Amino acid sequence: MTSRPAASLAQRKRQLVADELTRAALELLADGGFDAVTVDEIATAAGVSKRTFFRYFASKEDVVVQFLAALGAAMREELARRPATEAPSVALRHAVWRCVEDCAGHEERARKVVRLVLSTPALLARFLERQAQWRDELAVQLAERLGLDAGRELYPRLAADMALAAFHTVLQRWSTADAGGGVDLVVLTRDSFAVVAPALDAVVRTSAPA
Amino acid sequence: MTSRPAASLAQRKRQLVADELTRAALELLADGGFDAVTVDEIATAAGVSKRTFFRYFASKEDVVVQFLAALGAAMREELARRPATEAPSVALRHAVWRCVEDCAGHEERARKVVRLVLSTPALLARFLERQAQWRDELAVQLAERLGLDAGRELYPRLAADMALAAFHTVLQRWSTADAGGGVDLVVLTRDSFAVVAPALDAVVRTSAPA
DNA sequence: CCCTTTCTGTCACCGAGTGTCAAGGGAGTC
DNA sequence: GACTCCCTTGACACTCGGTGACAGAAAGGG
Repeated sequence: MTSRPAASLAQRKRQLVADELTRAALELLADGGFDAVTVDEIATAAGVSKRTFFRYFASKEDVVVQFLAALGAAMREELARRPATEAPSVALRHAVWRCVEDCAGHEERARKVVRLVLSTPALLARFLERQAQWRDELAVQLAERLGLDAGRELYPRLAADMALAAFHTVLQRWSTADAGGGVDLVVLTRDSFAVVAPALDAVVRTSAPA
Repeated sequence: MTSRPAASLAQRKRQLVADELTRAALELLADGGFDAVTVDEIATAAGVSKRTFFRYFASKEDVVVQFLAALGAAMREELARRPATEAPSVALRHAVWRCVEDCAGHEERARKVVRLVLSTPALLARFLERQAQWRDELAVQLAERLGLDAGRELYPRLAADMALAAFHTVLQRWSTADAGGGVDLVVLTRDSFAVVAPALDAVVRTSAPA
């Protein structure tokens, strides 16, 4: 990982700044709340100017949105990787699981970020917007794997929606639980999908009217 | 309607300003785009100061959001009014229909507003946020009418989601169609619900695992 | 070593949104 | 009618998010 001079020095430098900016932003925002922290403070904490911040992110919200976008990409990628023989509920569970695994190690910080997103109207709105996009992307992939037409069939979109609803529920319960450790992300995910799975695998039979 | 002095003069005055502000805002925003119109211009067009605008609306987005909130309230109200014996798909269709009827007479303006919301990221995000809230509210009412527990059962939430997905599809197709008149809102709504209805009335049987 | 490209900080600027204050106009009281 | 109370409003000043323009520093290529 460290011995790859493929990327130019400038590119690596740029990536470094971006990472530092993201790190500083998430830390400050998660601790202080979205409105209480100014872009100037974030930039200063990362060692750059306010103007430079806006050369990396389109807006203050964008720092968080880009972070979420990465999660979404991982989810879609994981779904594409699952074997086509797997039941939709299982494949979708693994896709969502992928997001959860990304939090491993960051548990405390990740929980703060989730809480931040869910409790900040502006960020929640952006999150839902992202989620709508994920649904469409997941629906397309589901349709492919089942040989359906994503544009006409109801099932792919519905199934993706249910999976995301389960995901959303997981995040809500996780973020509002005590920090202790009584609630485990993995268990939460498994339980939620256990509830959705029957509908997920059954509704396909009722969704394609002639 | 005009002969009711129940509301004080001050209250009627206030309502007048609010209406005029909403009217001016929707007209200007729909024509010029969200970013191209300043709050100052909206306020001036309504004959008040910028400061007063912010005494009626929390933000520039809020003008549109409050407008959408009114639609959502009408929808929930209509669902509550439908007889409990009606199939979910029929009751939900009437609820959504109520929103559509509110556009009657305003056709051109309403279409511009919808296009504005769907094409402006900030507004789309807020709209999705509202929609999520509608889903929860509709889910609660559906649960009541069916004697289910909205917290534990999947069906109410799923059904509300499907109805809103159909609604969303209607708005998308309507707003992107030519202004001429080839596409009718009523027909669009009927067709969309015809597609969702089977799943809507069938999925209830598969969503309540012991 | 020079020249081009890219990145950066500084400065000026606009628009959203807020706190403050003083002025205006109803509504009730004497 | 005069006085008071309360609500609304406009004006002003300010913070912060976000952008355009310019000049300097640093990487990369000849």
